[in-house]
Amino acid sequence: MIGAMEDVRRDDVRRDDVRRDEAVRGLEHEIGRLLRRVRRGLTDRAAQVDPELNATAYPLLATLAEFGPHRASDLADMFALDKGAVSRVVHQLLELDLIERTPDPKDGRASILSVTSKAQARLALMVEARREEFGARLSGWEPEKIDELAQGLARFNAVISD
Amino acid sequence: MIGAMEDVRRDDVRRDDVRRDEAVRGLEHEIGRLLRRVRRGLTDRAAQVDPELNATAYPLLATLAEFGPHRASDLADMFALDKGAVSRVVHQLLELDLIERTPDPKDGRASILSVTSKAQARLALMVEARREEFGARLSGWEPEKIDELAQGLARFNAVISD
DNA sequence: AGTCATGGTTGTATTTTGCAACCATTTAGT
DNA sequence: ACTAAATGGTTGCAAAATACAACCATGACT
Repeated sequence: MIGAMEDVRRDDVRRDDVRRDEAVRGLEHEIGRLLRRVRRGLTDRAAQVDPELNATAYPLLATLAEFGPHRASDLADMFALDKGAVSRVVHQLLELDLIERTPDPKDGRASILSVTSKAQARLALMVEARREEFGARLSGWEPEKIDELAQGLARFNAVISD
Repeated sequence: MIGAMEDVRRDDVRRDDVRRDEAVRGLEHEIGRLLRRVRRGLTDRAAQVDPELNATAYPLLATLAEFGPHRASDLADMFALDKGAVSRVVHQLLELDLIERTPDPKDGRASILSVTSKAQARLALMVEARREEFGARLSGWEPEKIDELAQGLARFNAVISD
């Protein structure tokens, strides 16, 4: 009797697993769409901030803007990029006056990279342009629904991140 | 009187807009995290399918696997990639026996690209490995919640696409 | 002090990309 | 039906991005 009950419970768990797998498949599907879409828009947004910016430099800059000052090696880690490549991109961004570098007081080897006010202004303009572009489309969405989606993604991010 | 009432209503709309802006900012924050994370894992997954696969060829292959056969120019559009670049990647994938090409019956110029059974098997193995990796972490999530997130993303994708 | 790890720069070879020219085929205009 | 323009695809070429390794300076650990 008890054995049969355990079988039923195990079947329930299995069925739940299958449904979860399907749900995850659907989620990955949407993430893929999002990824492709963002990838398409990346070059445009980068150009909007500065015509000289390429598809690698822009995400680095955006990361510094969003998460605050970081070291070059942090960026290399975040993007799984060669530190040599990061070094060159950093020099480009310095040349464009989009980031600035200050010595790390805690570590004589390192420098802290932060966005300049120029970059902040450019990014703000870009965000504003995007907001106007999407404003009409998003107007049908209640802020609560958007929050809900953001929170769901946050949970998902937490789950999949080490 | 009526003028005052309209002012109040307009104020409500403005306040809603501000809240929506904040919500969108939060959403973009999470999307950024997600994309960075996915980007980091991309190379690994590509290598899991085939060691020769680079970070560009894999998304193309995955797209063919998910959305079915497409023409090279479709892929170029989807990824905003130069058609020359796509052409070369396609040849690599053909060489690796991961995709196959058949003439388009509707258009003498075009070819239809589709994944081979070999690629399907490799992709299935990769998905399985990922599922095992995330299985434990996702086990705390009810399938309904995952579906909810996927549907939210789907709506968002629909909103921001063309 | 001595060894090793880490942050960063630079040289070099390889890969990837974008642009343009080109061919074959299809579509549009008249 | 005939020409002109557009589209799918390949290839050559030059510019760019990247990985890899060597290297220097600093810091951490023993």
